[in-house]
Amino acid sequence: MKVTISDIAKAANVAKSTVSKVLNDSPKISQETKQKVREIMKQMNYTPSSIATGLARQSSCNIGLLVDMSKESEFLNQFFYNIIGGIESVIAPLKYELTISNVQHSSPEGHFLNRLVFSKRVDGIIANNSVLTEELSEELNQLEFPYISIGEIMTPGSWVDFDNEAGGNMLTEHLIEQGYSKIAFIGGQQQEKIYTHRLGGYLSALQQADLTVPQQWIINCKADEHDSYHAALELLQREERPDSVVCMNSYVAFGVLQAAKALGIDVPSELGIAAFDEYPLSRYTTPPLTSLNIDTFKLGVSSGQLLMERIRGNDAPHKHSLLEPELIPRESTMRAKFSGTTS
Amino acid sequence: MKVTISDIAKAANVAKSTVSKVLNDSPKISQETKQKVREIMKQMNYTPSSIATGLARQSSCNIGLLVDMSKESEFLNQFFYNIIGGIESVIAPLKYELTISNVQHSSPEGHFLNRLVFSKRVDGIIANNSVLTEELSEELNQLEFPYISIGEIMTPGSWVDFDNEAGGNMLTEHLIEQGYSKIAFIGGQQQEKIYTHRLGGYLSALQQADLTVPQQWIINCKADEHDSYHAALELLQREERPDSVVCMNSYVAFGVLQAAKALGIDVPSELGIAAFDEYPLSRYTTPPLTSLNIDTFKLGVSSGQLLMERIRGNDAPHKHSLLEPELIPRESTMRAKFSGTTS
DNA sequence: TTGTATGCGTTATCAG
DNA sequence: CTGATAACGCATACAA
Repeated sequence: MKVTISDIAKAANVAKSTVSKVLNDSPKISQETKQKVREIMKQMNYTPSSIATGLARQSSCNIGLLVDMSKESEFLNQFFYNIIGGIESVIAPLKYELTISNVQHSSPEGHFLNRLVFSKRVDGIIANNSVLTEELSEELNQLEFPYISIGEIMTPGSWVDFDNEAGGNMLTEHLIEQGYSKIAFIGGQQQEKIYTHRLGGYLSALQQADLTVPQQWIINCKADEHDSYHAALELLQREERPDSVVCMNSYVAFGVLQAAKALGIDVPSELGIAAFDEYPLSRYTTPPLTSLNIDTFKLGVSSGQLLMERIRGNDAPHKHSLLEPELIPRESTMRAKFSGTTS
Repeated sequence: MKVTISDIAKAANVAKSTVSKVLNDSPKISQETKQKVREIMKQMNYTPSSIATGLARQSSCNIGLLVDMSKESEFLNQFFYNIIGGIESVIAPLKYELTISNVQHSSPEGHFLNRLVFSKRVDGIIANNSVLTEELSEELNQLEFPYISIGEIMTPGSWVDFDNEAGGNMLTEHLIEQGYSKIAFIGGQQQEKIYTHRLGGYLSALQQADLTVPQQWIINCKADEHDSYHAALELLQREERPDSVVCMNSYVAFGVLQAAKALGIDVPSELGIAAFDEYPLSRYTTPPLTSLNIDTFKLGVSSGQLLMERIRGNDAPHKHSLLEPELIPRESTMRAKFSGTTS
């Protein structure tokens, strides 16, 4: 049933070591024996055992993707598939496989450090920054174990992320180009780094255009349709109200849209709406939303590449990779076409 | 740096085999030596090498999830994360890990049979029916290699799936209960098994309610918002038009909704809309859609359980598992509340 | 109850 | 160029 290297050696009338060398295409084996051995391997339908190879080589040819499935991460939930695809596309040609591991089983010995790292199941790790705590990344640093964080981390280490600041800039600049000038920002919590970056981009775009907005137009709230609906309802009834808004994500935009509808405010002529995160609603609202698309496949690719670099040469310095988002203009900010009533 | 079983043996002043037995909690080791050895393992921070264990035990404690990332499967794209979570929740306690593998690299030796099965990287496989062709499942059957298909397959083998027929039934029955009787069905292609099942449920519900509908009310088209929009536009302008429609998914429903809006047909009073597939739009349309939710986490759980059964006892007969969907009633079919103008 | 010897399927280090 | 032989880290039959 199962054919090993010894079987091949016997059948080919050579030593196991010779077969091994043929397997690895060693330059010091004659072409004819290579031919002969390969012939027999094909005939006998031989495939080397990855486990035995791993033991001998002291490498699993396996990389681990860590996730915390208990956390219901909207981001991972949406883009997991793409990220995996990206990682896979770079590691597969290098003969590596991808192991997904859930971190939530934090029983003492169920910890991923045991399950994957110490047990040598994987040669490197990719994880998003919510699971890669400062503590963990420092431990991995000490072990000199290769890892990449998806999302910026503050400890010294390699990571990949989207350029949220550039994104905030793009969205805001786009609004300005469309003739909006009284631009609000809705959604997100101040502690979240992603919020800080996005807001930072918004602010710098305003500054560059010499625009100032009241502090009260920057509204922190849970970035879902419910809270943003109420926030927008309040904002849009103030004495001085914005003529446009940058939204933390498409759910927020959805809430703002509902609020505008409830107040009889027309989008985009009276209110422009631009949002981070194309997914999942932007195309399907009325009107469709101008939003920022991110290429999550590329995110996987980058993290895979960086990780493989670290696995190959351990001495490489830590690297970061910032990916540019892409603006998708849609009706919700197309003021030009509907600006008959513009002040 | 790396501590092996020999180091522990030396430090504890026992034989390697004793340490091994402690590791596996063998009943024929005295409590005191167990204590002592464990103590030392903890002190020296020892974790057994999964590769060495695998080689000795002839098992990888690893299961493979096969996907074809080239196919842009809407289903997997949406639910990959949940399915993985489900699988993980059953295999992790059994000390198994999950390896994701992309099938599209169909270079001769990059085939997953080599990469995973023959190379003994995994002890079993889960794959959806689009990658598990008849040919492949038959080959796996011959090899007696454990596998589970996500989605029904016709070759003898184990699979898990949602009960699409029951789903069609539930949606249709719900419409009937709401007082609708002229029920159309939009979206899907006749060759797709999933369509056949969903339509079958719809038809049987009609039959049970002694309702008949014109053959032309069953409309095949690509199940997206564009094609279904045009299909609905045409359907709703016919001499005799339906008072409700069952949609293949939420995109189709979105298209139908647009068409109704364009024609000034009120939903739900003049047209009821019920749809398969909660995700991703159902909650966010106006009005929100009555739809069918599926628990994809459970799908993962089921497939994991079935696979582990097969890995444990190879002689187990093939099993199938049909999961029930859940109806989520929303405004799009709430005729009762809006039925002032009902005929 | 514990220790010894051998095997799991490769790779790698030497001789030849 | 090719062939013994010793790792790799753990499990297991058998002996003590």
